[in-house]
Order: sequence, then C-alpha cells, then structure tokens
Amino acid sequence: MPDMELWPTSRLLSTAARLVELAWNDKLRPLGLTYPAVLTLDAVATAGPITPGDLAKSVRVQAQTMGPLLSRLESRGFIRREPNRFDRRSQLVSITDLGRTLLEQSHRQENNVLSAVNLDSEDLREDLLAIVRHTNFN
Amino acid sequence: MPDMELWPTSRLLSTAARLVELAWNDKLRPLGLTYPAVLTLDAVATAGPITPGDLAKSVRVQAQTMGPLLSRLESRGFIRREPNRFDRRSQLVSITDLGRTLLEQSHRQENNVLSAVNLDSEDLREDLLAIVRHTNFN
DNA sequence: TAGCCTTAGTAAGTAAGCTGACTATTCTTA
DNA sequence: TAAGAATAGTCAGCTTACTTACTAAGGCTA
Repeated sequence: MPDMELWPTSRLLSTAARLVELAWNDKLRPLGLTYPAVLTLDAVATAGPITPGDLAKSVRVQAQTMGPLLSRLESRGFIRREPNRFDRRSQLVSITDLGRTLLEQSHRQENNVLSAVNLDSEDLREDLLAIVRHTNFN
Repeated sequence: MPDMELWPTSRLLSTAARLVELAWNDKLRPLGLTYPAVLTLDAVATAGPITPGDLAKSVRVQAQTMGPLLSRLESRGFIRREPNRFDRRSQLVSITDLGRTLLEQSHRQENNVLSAVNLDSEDLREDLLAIVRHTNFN
C-alpha cells in the first residue's frame, strides 16, 4: 500500500487525525477520559463557570454534541452543572476537584502521545492553524 | 477566541480534520454520499473485487467499522457483495454502475471543497504523510 | 404591553468509529 | 489427521458528531 503517496491531502488529514486521536485515547482510557472529554474539561477549567453554548463554540462542536458529553462528564463527577441565575434558559458548568485532578493526570500523558506520533513540526502547526482559522463554523 | 494560538498541534489536527470533513459532506450530501463512503467507493473502484478486510486495511479502519459502511453502500445500490468462492469465510465487494457514476460526480466536487478550504500546501502534505506513515495501525 | 424574533438547550434519528467478544472457516503443526 | 492457532466477518455496546426539529426563556419593537 505505497499508494498512500497518491492520497489527496484531505484524506491524509482525516486519517492522520484519527490515528492521533487513537493514540490519545489509548493513553487516556485508564483515566476514564477521551480526547474530546479532555478538550472540554480543559475549556471548563480555564474559562471558569461557563455555559454549554460557549463551551461548544470553544471546542468547535454543535451544542447538540456538547450536551451529551457534559452529561457523561457530570455522571462521572468531573464537572458540575448549575442553573444560571441570570438567564433561566441556560446553565453554568464548572470543573470539580476530581475533574481537575484527572485533567492534570491527562496533561502528564502528553509527552507519551507526542513520542508515539511526530507532531512537532512548526510548519504543520501553521498550516493547520490557517485551515481552522479560515474555515467558518456555524 | 484568539486562544487558538495556544492550542496543541494534536487539537489543531483533529479540529481541522473535522472542519474539512464537514465541508466535504456538504458537497456530497446531494449525492447521498459521505466522505468515508467516497474513500471506500474509491478503494473498491480501483482495487477491483476486494474483501471487506482488505478494504478496511486500505481505508485504515477496523473491520467492524467497514461492515456497516458496506451495508449502507449496498442498500443504496452503490456496491455488490458476493460470496468468495475461494474462502468461504469472506466475501468479494465490487462497485456497481450506479456507484461508479456517483463516484465520478463526487470527484467533480473536489475543486469546490478545495476552494472552501486551503489544503494545497506541499509542506502540509509531507507532514501528514509522515504522521500516517509512522503511526502503526492494528 | 403584546407579538414576534432570537437564543439556549434538548430530543430524535443517523453515521462513523472504537473495544471486546463471538462464530465459522482455514491453516499449521505435532 | 486431529488439535490448536490464526483469520474473516459479525454482534453488542459505547462515544462522538452530525442534521432537523422542538420547547422555553429572553429581547425588541410597534
């Protein structure tokens, strides 16, 4: 299968992303986390109490995707959802102590993933950044 | 959200891949296809009658993922599955005339996707190729 | 202020993809 | 050749993520 040379770039992109997520998930499984879960926990940890809608925007997923993800994180005790006193339509999500602990453990796995997959090209970073920046979402 | 500058490369990779797949799916929806469906149809079209297992390897997906995908393609009349006379455990998949027609139409969408997303950096290609090549699957 | 429009979140349905476990063949080797 | 190992495909269960459609709440304007 040296036909890989002939693959269009979009195919390389989606395949590479799947393989890297697989590597991440292997490291995160013992922690009871997944890669999207870590991205979300990260956003909750840094952006303080935040609404599910803003979280979805920050992680670049639909609100309909964020809802179930938050439910799973909540059922495992990693986050908390409370009613938003200032807007009864929405909620405020915060990270729990347990969630913060797990998140820190997941950050310590980062080097293990990077050594399994070579991702430290600065050109790659720039090219991907340009794609995400120029692709409108929503 | 200029915090994107701080995203790790793996996050840029998975986000960029999702956005590009979204762009593809928008163009493919009228044809009744999806991006993984096109990759699979492509492999069937070029590798002739081929087993589901070899297809899965070529598309870099688990056999358990390929099965349902083939069922959907078969139910829409894009491919055909026949018993493999030489190994009763397996099957042989071929593309139908309808499938080939749809595949050709999807190829004509390629420029539309490329103009929506800038993917023509040669460095990007090389970096992604290296990731896929150096990440072992299975 | 009543009526409309917008926004926040949820629900239902589908697709893709994974893990782990299973059956039915085929191959291999003692 | 009989037994065990390997391979092909499927099933069940779960997660992520999409689309379309809905309810409830808040804002705006005539």
